[in-house]
Amino acid sequence: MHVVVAEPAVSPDGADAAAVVGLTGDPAATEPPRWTWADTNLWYPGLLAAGARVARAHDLRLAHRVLRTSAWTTGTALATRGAGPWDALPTLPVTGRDTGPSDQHALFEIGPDGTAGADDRSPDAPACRAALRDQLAAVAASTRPGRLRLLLAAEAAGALAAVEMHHVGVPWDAVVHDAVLTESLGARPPAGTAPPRMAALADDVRTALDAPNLHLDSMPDVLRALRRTGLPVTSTRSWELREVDHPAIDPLLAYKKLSRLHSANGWSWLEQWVHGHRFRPEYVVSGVVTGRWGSSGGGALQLPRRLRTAVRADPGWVLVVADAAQLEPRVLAGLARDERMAAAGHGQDLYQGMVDAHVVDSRAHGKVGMLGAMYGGTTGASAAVLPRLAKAFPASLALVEAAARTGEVGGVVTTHLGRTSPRPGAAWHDTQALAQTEDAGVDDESRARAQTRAWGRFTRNFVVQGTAAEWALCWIAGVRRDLWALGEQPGPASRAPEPFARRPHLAYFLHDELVVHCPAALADDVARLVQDAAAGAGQLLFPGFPVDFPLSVGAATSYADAKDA
DNA sequence: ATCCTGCGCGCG
DNA sequence: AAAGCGCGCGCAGGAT
Repeated sequence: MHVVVAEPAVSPDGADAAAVVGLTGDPAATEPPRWTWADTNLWYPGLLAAGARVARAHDLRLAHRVLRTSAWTTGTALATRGAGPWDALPTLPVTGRDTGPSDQHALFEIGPDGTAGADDRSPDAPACRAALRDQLAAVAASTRPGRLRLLLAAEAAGALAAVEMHHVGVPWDAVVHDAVLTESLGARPPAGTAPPRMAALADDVRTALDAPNLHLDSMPDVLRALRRTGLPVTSTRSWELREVDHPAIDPLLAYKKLSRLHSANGWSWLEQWVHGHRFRPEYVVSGVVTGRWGSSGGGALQLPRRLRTAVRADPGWVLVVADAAQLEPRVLAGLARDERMAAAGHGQDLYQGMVDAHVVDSRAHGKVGMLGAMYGGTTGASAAVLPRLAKAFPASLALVEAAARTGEVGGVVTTHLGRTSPRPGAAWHDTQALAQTEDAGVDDESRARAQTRAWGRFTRNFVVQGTAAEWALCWIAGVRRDLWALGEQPGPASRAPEPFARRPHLAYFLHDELVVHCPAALADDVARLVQDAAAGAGQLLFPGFPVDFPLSVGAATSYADAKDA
């Protein structure tokens, strides 16, 4: 197999070495090289397949997206010129959806003319060099070069980790998964027919509604049947149905639950997505506006909790599961430099800390209040607690309020490391303009008002969710670096492909939660490492500011058990 | 036959 | 106890 690394990747040993080293801010040659390439998803899978692990990278596509829109690069050449090829780059899948692991190598075969036969959508080496120069210049000329450098390094580290996690996959026990399905749904039915449990529940619903031919999967039909029975429902949402007292409701809710499991993560999911003891989802780095990761294929970020028991370590190995505790309010404390909020979370559960500080009466109130503050809740228990939170934590509350006000007038907000929110689209402005005209009706005005508030809730949440995503990127980067440094381990190899078969490795990531797959003997070391990396991420984002980022960490052979350990 | 949209629900 | 942020996916049913 031929692996092309020099074109169009820009080697740090080549002509742009100074520029690349400049990105790190450390000219000392003791650090590993930072590979610069158009797209990690284009180049890294082939390198990994050849057994080569890359320590650090600069992803031009991801960096471009950040720098084009950041409020801190306004006025730089990169930000002011018209849209170009870097704006048009598609989000490249790591692999073709239906291709086996070997087919991805095709991207890296050298073509008959001696050039990479891959993908002519990818910019060539001169274009990459030019783009790198532009990006470094934009960072240098920006309002906060240090923070942007950190963000770009974190994005690229995330991109490397994401490709590696796709490469190794989530360890999956299909037998356990099948047992969960059989226990809930009954024996696996022939394709195209309903599982026994679902069929029985459907009959119960039809009987209770006196609708012998009702098709349970048709929401309009079900809604009509419910209303015909005199039930005051406007939709078939579970939370609305739960308010209703009628013999049809319990079996209907149970049916919907099972139907969801069957269609989203049933036997066909298992057959489509699990091969060789692995579920190999694709992570889409920065796939969400806020900077969170998205995923594609198999719904990797929506695995139902009840299926976590099917996530099983290989023989002799364990899963170390780490979960950042109250990540978003802690991030908000850092963002707002809110020492009182940080103190409430010092060395303990942050919501309990609020109780101890006599800010709220119960942990539940603290939690629902903070969620309301960060999401823009205006009703219920959440709104009731807000005044007390505003009094106790004025800095934090003022920050999210300011973000909301900015969004309400169509402005942009920026995360701690420099990711800036999108502007509302033309339709938003049209609706606002319409409400200002002479003949605007009450409907137009209320629509505009609702839309105004909605965009305010979006920007309010953007700063918190986006900065939390930045913390998570830094955390992942640290864990990834330190896991690799542990080196190859004695004892049984895992089923993970090289170069990770004998090395502790990241196996799964979910916004504020990480799963590491490692030899059983290493569980304690890894747990400590993951915790140290969390503290390190906190200091990278908020140097010198005393906000803690504690984790709940557990180790077990199954994901489900590790969470409770 | 194929594409698109809204709904509902899984996750954080 | 509730409906405020961000997603992906499968399905049904309408649009093409």
